[in-house]
Amino acid sequence: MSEKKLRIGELAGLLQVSQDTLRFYEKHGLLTPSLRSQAGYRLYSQADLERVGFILSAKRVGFTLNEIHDLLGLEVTKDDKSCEDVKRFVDEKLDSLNQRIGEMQRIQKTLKTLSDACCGGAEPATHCTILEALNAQAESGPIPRRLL
Amino acid sequence: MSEKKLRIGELAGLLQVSQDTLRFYEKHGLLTPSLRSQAGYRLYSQADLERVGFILSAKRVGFTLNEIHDLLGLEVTKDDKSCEDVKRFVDEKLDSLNQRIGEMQRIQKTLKTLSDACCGGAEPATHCTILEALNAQAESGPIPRRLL
DNA sequence: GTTGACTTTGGACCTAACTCTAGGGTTTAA
DNA sequence: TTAAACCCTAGAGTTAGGTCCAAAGTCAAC
Repeated sequence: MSEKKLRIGELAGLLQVSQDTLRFYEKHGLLTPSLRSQAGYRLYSQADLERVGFILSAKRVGFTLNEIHDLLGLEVTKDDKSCEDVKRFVDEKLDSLNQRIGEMQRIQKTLKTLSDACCGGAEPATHCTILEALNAQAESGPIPRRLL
Repeated sequence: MSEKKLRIGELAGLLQVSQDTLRFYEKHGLLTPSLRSQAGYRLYSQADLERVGFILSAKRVGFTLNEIHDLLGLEVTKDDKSCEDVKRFVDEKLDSLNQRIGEMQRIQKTLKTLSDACCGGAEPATHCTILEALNAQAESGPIPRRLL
């Protein structure tokens, strides 16, 4: 028995996106359903589903569709040169990802400071805005202090 | 002696954004320079600079300008009700931030797998695309496996 | 054998976040 | 005192990433 195929509505329902979005991704080369029915209906495989899952995660963490397109297109061949290229590209993405994770953690800390400071007890605390919370934190940040 | 004020070009240069972007943020209520010169030139203070820094970080990690506007507007007053509201709002943002950090780490791991697998040695390894790298990883992911 | 829920295409439309242009005033260094 | 480099406003244009619509074909159930 062959794998269960999903029609566009089912896939869209599972992943909480619109059918238009899936067709939009297809038009832009991010995802082509592995099969069409005789009537021309798109039929998506499990692999297709995982691919869309990846697209959606990557998008949520800030990759553009163009970048995702490139990521999905990565494939190492026996050719060492392509291997080099892939590694360079991926490592570059890794760097920017690391940087962004750092920034997120900093903002997370700020929000935590705000949340804790403001509603911990009965009386309002001292640091009460985002910027005060930011200032209340350690000196290292995205803005080089020496420039200030 | 009073604090050194920056003109729009200086601020833009420091933070690597365009002057248009700064004016755009102003028009949308994210940032008003603390002063204007007699000729009408915008003059930005250190606090303004920090504010823009926050806006840019928040943007990089995926907040929209609207969300950032709300974050910047947060202020706890003596009123307990507002305090509640702030906490709820902030905690909500914290949740989504945590989730996104998780997703980023997952993608980071995937890219690392890809980078390691592909160019570690002289010969091409087995896992050579993003999706294969993803599949080579642990079972927990953004797509609930039970639905597949 | 027809009703209703699904699908197709192509193309128009939308929002967020800029980016650019035109036409003009200001500052400063030569 | 004038040329270069800066700044102003208002408004049009652009890009990414969808979203909506119309007209029409398909499929399952009654």
